[in-house]
Amino acid sequence: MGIAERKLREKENRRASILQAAKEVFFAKGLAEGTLDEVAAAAELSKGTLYLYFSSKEELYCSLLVEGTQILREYFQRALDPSIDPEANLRRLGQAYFQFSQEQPQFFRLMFLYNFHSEFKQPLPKELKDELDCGGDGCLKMVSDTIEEGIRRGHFRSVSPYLASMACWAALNGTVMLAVNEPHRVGGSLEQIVSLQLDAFLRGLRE
Amino acid sequence: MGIAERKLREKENRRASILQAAKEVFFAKGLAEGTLDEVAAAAELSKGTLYLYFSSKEELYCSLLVEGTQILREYFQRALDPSIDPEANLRRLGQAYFQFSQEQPQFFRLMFLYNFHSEFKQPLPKELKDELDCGGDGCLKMVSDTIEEGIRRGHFRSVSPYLASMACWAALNGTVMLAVNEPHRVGGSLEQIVSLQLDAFLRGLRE
Amino acid sequence: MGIAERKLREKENRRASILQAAKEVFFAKGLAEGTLDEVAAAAELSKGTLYLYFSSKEELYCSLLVEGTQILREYFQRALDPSIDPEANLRRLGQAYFQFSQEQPQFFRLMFLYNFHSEFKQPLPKELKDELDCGGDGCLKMVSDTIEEGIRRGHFRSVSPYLASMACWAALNGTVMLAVNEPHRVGGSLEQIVSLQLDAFLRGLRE
Amino acid sequence: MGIAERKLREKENRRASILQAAKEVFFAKGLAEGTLDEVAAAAELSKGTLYLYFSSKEELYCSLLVEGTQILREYFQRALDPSIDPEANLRRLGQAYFQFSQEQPQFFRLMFLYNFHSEFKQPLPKELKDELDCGGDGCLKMVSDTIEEGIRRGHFRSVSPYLASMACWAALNGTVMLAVNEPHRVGGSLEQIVSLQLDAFLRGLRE
DNA sequence: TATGAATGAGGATTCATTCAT
DNA sequence: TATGAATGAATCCTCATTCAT
Repeated sequence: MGIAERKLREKENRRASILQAAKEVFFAKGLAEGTLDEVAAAAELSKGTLYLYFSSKEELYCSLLVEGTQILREYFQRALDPSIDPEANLRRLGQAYFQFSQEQPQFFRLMFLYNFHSEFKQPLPKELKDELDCGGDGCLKMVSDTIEEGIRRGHFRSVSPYLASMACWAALNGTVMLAVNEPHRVGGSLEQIVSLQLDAFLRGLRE
Repeated sequence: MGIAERKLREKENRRASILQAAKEVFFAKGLAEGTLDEVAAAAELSKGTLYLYFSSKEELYCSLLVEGTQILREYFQRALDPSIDPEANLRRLGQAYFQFSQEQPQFFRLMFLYNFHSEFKQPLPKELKDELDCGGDGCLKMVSDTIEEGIRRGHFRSVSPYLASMACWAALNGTVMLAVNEPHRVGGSLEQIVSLQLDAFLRGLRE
Repeated sequence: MGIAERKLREKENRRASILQAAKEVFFAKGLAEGTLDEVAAAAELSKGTLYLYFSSKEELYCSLLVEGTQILREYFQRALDPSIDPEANLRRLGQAYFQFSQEQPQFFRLMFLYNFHSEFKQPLPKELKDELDCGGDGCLKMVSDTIEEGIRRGHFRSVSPYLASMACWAALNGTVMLAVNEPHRVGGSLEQIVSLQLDAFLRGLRE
Repeated sequence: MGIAERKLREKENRRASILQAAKEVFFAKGLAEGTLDEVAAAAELSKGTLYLYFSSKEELYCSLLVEGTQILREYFQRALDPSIDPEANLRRLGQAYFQFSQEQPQFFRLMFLYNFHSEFKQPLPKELKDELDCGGDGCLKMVSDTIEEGIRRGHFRSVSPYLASMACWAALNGTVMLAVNEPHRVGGSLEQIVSLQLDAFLRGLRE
């Protein structure tokens, strides 16, 4: 029993270490430029071994995306506090997203590269695709739910919660993207910009 | 002299037609997936000929970026109207950017893919790099100049024009990017979102 | 003692079930396309276990050939009837061969693929090689013995029994091979062709 | 003009030399075991160059088959002599086939390996497939036409020309295959066997 | 004995780049 | 200047075989 458990654990670890290696490689070079040779070298495994855990380069890459999406969702879930008002929650969600982009900049990049490169050669295995979309939708839903609640409680104007959540998401997105891609332009002011962003947005929602 | 001129003109034309072909190919498939064979075929030239005009695949690709940046700058220049107030101009700049992203979606994509993929194998030739950055800076400067003027004239609060221009740029960026990448999420509402974005932003600047 | 016996029996069974699995795989896909993974899966054993019973893929493959040869020999032995005349026996042998090719088409294919693919990477273990050749020779010998007896008894012309057996064997071989490889060309007429073949051959031998 | 011609000739030559190299390699090792590295080495070309002339390994291989089929057809065409009677022509066809198998043993092997391995991964380009089948059919047709004419002229019994041609073809096929695959069994007697075969067959047809 | 994870040597294919003409 | 044939390094993926447990 102990043996079986240990084996299982080792297998999980191996898988995790491959993902870790892939993260390093694809973070640094993107999907197209990163090679499995490099991943294998980083994982200190033979190339063939990778195929015991992931059936193709693309599946490996996508597994990273899934992981990133899950992490982002956890940031969001930790951010929401049912005991405070929607406005504050919205601000916390914004901050959580900002925090994610700062603490996991590579995941952040990867996930947006994915958006730009959504045309994989072989369509993603359906369950992966679903998991990805659902992850993204899940995050977006937390935002729009919060806005909706704000409207219900009379905190916000009666806008379309969906459109508003998109606008909010997009603005933050653009900002952190800028920070991640062109740090020299943003320098240390990112937090101020985000804050300014959220302020403007909340003010716009209130009245 | 006439001959020399004609030759020069032909050379320019040839260069332009290669760029055009590259545009089609890289627009459709991205940098990594598009091949020089395809570019050559689209340009109805031999592959070798490409190298008479561009020293490498990457340089060809970057030349596209330069072109895109110039086009964007022209959109901005056409948008600015010295006879109207800064607030209106800012709104016009925002609309111009939106317009660019809609009318030139492929350039838009290309330019942002570039941002995500900043690690070219060989560092870009310095003059290309400069031209690119300067193009982007130029656009940004038009925004921050407008904001600065608004502050000078008392239309806007006294914020950092640079930070404010970044925030504005980033918000719009995020929005149009969303529209380009995930059209199914935005549907026909893009214009409303952009408008909402600009409203919120201007309101935030005013008071 | 009972234990040792059971172990031995189990070992034989295991070996047999591997052969059975290999048969399915190599029948369906050929030597080059069939993989040991597939064989192991079909045998519901781990890949490593295969190596406890067969030292290499090729040996496993050859063991199938041996089995096929034995089966063919049994067809031949059942066909010969000492109580009837050589001419009838020869016809029976021909029919037996035809029957084998029809009832065991995959073995038949396998055995002839082997003939075409005689250059194995590692030379076959000598005992396997011998067993194979001896099996084939055994069959051939039954044919030539029958012919010889026919000559002795005055039924046949005085030809070289060996050459005649080769000619007979070859003609039948070509026919059933045709039937196995290009069934669309032969359709339902195979039996007629074989019969025609045997008739012509026997007539040729008689006078 | 001379230049264009020379270039064309060189291109043909190059293609021919690749085919020649492929012939050597696949003759010796079969399709699955022969590698493009070996072909390239034999042709003294880089591997990439092969792809300028043949779009895949399989296409290269098939081109060999086409060539072989054409050669066989030429043997057959040379064999037929309209001025002599069908019986003699049939014998000449048989001899031509025998000759082909002796003078082009490797083509012969290749063409029959193809029969056994007809399941290519990607279906053959249709025109290749047609060319192959048509080549084979063409040969077979020469045989059945000759038999038919023999029947018309009263030389042969009234059998099905198609079935008879199949029987003839198959018998010869089996014999030469035996000779090619197991020369040690046939030794120098091949010609006698073939002759015996043809005799028996013609006698069977006559009455 | 049985396992199955790990290996690593290839193999087919692609493509940016070069160069003789 | 223009060509396009040739290159060869790089890449993904497969699979027979080994070996620690």
